[in-house]
Order: sequence, then C-alpha cells, then structure tokens
Amino acid sequence: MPSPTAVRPAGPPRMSDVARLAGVSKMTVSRVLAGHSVAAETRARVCEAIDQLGYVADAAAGALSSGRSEFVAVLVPSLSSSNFSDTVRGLTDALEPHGLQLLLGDTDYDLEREERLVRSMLRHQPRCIALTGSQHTDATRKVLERSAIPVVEMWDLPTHPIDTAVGFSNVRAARAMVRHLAERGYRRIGFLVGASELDRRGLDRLKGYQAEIKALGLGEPRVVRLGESPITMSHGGPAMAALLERWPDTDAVMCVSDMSAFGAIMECHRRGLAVPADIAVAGFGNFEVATCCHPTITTVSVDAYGIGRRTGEALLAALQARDGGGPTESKSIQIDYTIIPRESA
Amino acid sequence: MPSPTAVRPAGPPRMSDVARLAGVSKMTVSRVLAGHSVAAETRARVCEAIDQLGYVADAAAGALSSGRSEFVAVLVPSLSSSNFSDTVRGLTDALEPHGLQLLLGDTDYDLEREERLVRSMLRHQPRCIALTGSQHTDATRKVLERSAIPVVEMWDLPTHPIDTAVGFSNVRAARAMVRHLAERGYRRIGFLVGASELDRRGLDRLKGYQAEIKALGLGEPRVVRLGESPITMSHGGPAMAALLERWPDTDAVMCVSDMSAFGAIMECHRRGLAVPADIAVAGFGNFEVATCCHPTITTVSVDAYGIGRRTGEALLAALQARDGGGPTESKSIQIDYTIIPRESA
DNA sequence: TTGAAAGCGGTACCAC
DNA sequence: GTGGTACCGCTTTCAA
Repeated sequence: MPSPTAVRPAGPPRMSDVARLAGVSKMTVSRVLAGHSVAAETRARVCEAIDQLGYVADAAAGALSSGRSEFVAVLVPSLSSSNFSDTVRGLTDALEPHGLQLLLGDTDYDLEREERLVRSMLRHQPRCIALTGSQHTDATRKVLERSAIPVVEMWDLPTHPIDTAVGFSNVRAARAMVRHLAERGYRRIGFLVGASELDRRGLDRLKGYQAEIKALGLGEPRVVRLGESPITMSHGGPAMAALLERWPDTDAVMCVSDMSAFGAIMECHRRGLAVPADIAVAGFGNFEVATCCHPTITTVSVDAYGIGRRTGEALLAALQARDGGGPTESKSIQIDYTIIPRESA
Repeated sequence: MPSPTAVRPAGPPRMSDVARLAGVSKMTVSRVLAGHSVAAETRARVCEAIDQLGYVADAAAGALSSGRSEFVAVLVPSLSSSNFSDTVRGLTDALEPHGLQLLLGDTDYDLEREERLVRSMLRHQPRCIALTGSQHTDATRKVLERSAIPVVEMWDLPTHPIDTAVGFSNVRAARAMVRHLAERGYRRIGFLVGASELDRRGLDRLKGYQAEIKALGLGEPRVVRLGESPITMSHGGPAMAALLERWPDTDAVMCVSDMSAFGAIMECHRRGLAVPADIAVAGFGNFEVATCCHPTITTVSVDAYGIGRRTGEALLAALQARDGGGPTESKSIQIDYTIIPRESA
C-alpha cells in the first residue's frame, strides 16, 4: 500500500526533495549550493532541509547541465615512486582549494597504457590534464588536441610541448653531477640506469652523463643498463656488481636515482668497499633514503612537490584565461635543481 | 557567415553527430558503444563515424541517464607509502578490467579530511567505496550508510565493520613478532612508533607489543613515541637514539614499520653498534628497503597488493549481488601475514 | 530575490 | 535489429 505522495521507489534524496521540504523551488536550492545570493532566511531553511535529508548533489547531473566538470586528469608513471607522489601532492594542494577533483592514474611507464587512460579519462570531460614526460603516442597527442583542454607535461622540458611544460632538463642536471664528481677528482666514473627504453627521464640523464664524460675527456663511458622502470632499491646491487665486474677500477658511480644509489652502496658494504674512500656513489632525486642512509648520499635535488604545485597553478591560469576569453599562452616553466654534496661522493 | 547546417557553436562531437554521419539513430550508436547486438554492417559504419569524428562519449551523461557511474572511490592515508600504493595497484588490477574508474584520494591520516573527501567523492555517485582502517568520524559513517553503496574497510579487521572488511589483526601480528624475538633469546625489547593518535594500525601494533611483553613477563614495556605519521625513514634514527638514552641495555627493537627500522639501523651504524650482535632490529611491512638494506631486516610481511586485490573482488561481488538482487552479505576477509626472519634479528 | 521551462548528452523502454 | 520518446538531476535563461 504505497502512500500517495511517495512515488519514487527509494534512492537518495534529490534537489527537488530538498526544495519541497524547504518550501522553495529547485532553483533556490541550486543557488544556495552555488553560493549565489539568496535571502538569509531562505538560505537557512534550505540548509536545514539539506542537513535533514543528508542531501548530496549529483556531480554528474551538474556537470552535464553546466557543461563543465570539476575533474582534473593526472597521469604519472608510477604512484609508488615518492617523486611522483610528491608531485601529486603538490597538484592536490594547488587544485583542491578550487573545488577541483583529481582523476589519478598511473601509466606504469607504458605509453599504450597512457593512451588508454587518457581516452578513459577524457570520457569524464576533465577541465584540464597533466601528463608526465614528453613522450606520448601519436594517438594520445591527437586525442588531446581534439579535446581542446589545457595540457601540462611535467618533469621534462620538451622542445615541442603539446601546450605547457613544467620541468627541468634531465640532461643538464646529469651533466652537472658529472662535473661535480670530476671536480672532486674522480676520473673513472660509471653510470647505472634501467634497461627499459620507456623511462625517458632516465635516458636523458644517461645522455647527459655521456655528453659530459666526453666533454671532459674522461675516457669511454662506463654504463650498466639493467632492470625495469621504475628503478627501485633492488636495482643498485646487481647493477653495481655488473659495473665492478666489467670495470674494476671504477672510482665513482652515478645512479639514475637515489633508490639505485642506495642499493649500490649496500652492495659496497657487502663487499667490504668503503664509500666514498674506495668508491664514490651519487644518486638523483634527493629521496628520503639519501639523507637517512649511512653514508648520506650526494644527489641532485629536484623539487618534485614544486613541479606538482606549479603545474596546478599553470592549469588554473589556463582555465581562468579560457573563462576570461584571454589567449591560452603556452610556455615552459623551469624548475630548479641543485647538486647536494653529502658523504657518499 | 555561418554555414546553415553548422548550428552548434563548436565543441566536441556528440552522439547525435555520430548518428547523423553513420545514418542511424542515436540509439544504435549507443548500442554499438555498449556492445549490444547490432548488425555487423551497421556497426562498422558507426565505428567509422566514431573514428572519423574522434567521438568520445560523455560519461557524465551516461551516468545520469543510466543511474550508475563507473566510479569506485578509494581512500588511503598516504599515497607515498609503498604499502598503500601497492594496495591501490591491487585495486586497479581488480577493477579496471571491469571498466571501473578509481577515484583516488589520500586522507593524510586525518579523519576530518577523510570525511571531506568521502562527501566530495559521494557527489560523483561512486558504485562502491574502499576506505583504509576502521576509524572514521560519526558523520563519515552516517553519510556512508545513507549512500547505501557497498563499503570495504581495508588493512584492519574491525569488530564492527560498516559493511565488509579486508585486512588482518595488527595486534596479533605485533604479538607474533615479540614472540619471535623472545624465541631468539632477546629479553629487553623496545618499540618505536609515531606519536600521533591517528595511525590506528601503528597503535594496534603497539598494543600487541605491550600485551605480549606482559604475557611473556618481559618486564616494563620500552616504548618510544616520536614523530608524525606516515612514519618514514627519518623516524628511526631519533627514535632509536631516544630509546638508547632511556634504556641503554636494550637488546632488541621492534619498529612500527620497516622505514623506521631502517633509520634505526643506520643510527646504529653511526654509533658503531653492530646489528644484530649488539642490538637486534625488527621492522613491519616487508618493504623493499628491508631486503636491500645491510643487514637485511627481519620483518612482518603483509600482502598489501593482495589487500587491494581482495578488496576489489569483494566490491565486485557486492555489486553483482546487488544487481542480481541477492543479499549483500557483509563479512571480514582475513589476509595472511608472516614473520620473515632475516639478518637484523 | 525567486520561479518556470528548456535542455545538457546520453540510456531505458517500448514499438515497429 | 532498429528507431522514437521520455526522462535521468541539475543549471541556464528569462520572466515575474
């Protein structure tokens, strides 16, 4: 025996329910929610009704109706790398206060997967999107262009960014580290990096290493390529072993990340090699392990959080420019990096 | 001079555009997209039109119309902890093949923030939601109940789960580790943990430590509470220092996580203490650092990925049960943990 | 300051 | 197998 007024089967309350309870129209409820001007008394009644019903506005309906979602799509290669989770935090801090909701995905260093994720996220009509790196499939580029939303590429400074880029030159950062080691008197410098072609930032660091070794006339590069991205702590040990096997007289090792450097140092401990007395080790990224490890690790500090923060700000600026009808000017935003000398090199 | 056919201002193509180009109705396009039965030839024409226009279906419209989104809300305390990012990966692997999209948020170990995020995510009408831990504000519980979607709590086995739980007893796991150390002959066992009241899993481990120390008659507990969650590598050093200051004759230390244990071991290195000869150290979580560190760290291995995976499966089951009209049976799913003896203890 | 009507872009449902 | 129609829940627009 259904009561004559209760027609809807059940389900959560709707805006019309709130309106009825408050004795106003849907529009007034909508205005209260949007923070538009409504008589204080009316507003109070509406708020009370909302509370009483536990009303939660449907974002999908709102997005459909207004033609704008509150999503920002964000793609990083790996969520478990502290690098990228710091970047995500920066993005969150920049965007959340503006009522934007991150739609997060990890590509697992796989460009095909990136493409799938981009497509999937685009279905939700994000206001803008942040990608990591400058390498994307042609299809990804095309679909992004067609979507016509602001795009920021992070962690790199591509020569031809899709739109805006926030990052630094991994090539130059690596060169700076080679110079640092050379200035300390090291001459037989090796480099440990992953074997995968997918980690462009790692490959850029390798390229920088090779270039500077050549520029300084330090002989043949001593490169060990081993393991998959993301490079983790387990990488450094075997890579260091391989390096010492092939070039036993190596006096310094640069690693593609602090994770690898840590593994390398532990391998030295196991072999009874003193760091840096017998062999110096340098990392990249200034991860926490670099400061906690014994010895502490000389590294390149990159402001991962800042990359996220600046990316968020760039996206906001692009959205505002768009709303204001202003020109969407694309640019490259350079993030600083610093060599941090510590005990290991 | 706008052409007479081009009425819409611009914007991305719509389903009606695809339909017109393919010479079919919107419904047929919709069916093609949904994989329903459509004549092969018709389907081909529609697909071609989709390709040609670069059409991307609007998920918000679909969700509104069908009354079901493809979102799964997921809340973890911290994205940068490898524990939780492994869990997220497990969830992704379980849910993505079913076309579900993760809506990810990190609470930063803050229950108020969790409440805000839950509210915010609920606006998107997620099909279900996974939370971390068993502690939530009353408002969070209420709003979840009202939402009437399946809820899974991860990483813990609450006595009164909201709905379903996937986890293990942190109390019992910690007790097991105390027993392990006692069996190895250690008697003056300390415990390092964060000072915050917010990390319930850490506090449960502390509780387990205290209970087992008492049960075994190992004297007064030696507890150092220091630092904020999430506990990172930087925690262990100062905490170890504080412990040795207060109880210099300590012969073994349990840490709330491997991160802390690593920091503690490095502190021992700095002080010239041999691990485990002078002092044993045990961790929790079986993080990568535990296997790479020298000495390798004795720890409690927890299947973080499995928690995510099982949670995803539980959510899928709940959704199916719901669709099938079956009863939504709530339950606790127990995840295994194992003591892994290594060099450090 | 408030309300009524139209419609956002899809899908469910029922005819054909 | 395919098309027409109503409608999901909200915001826009315009009128009162």
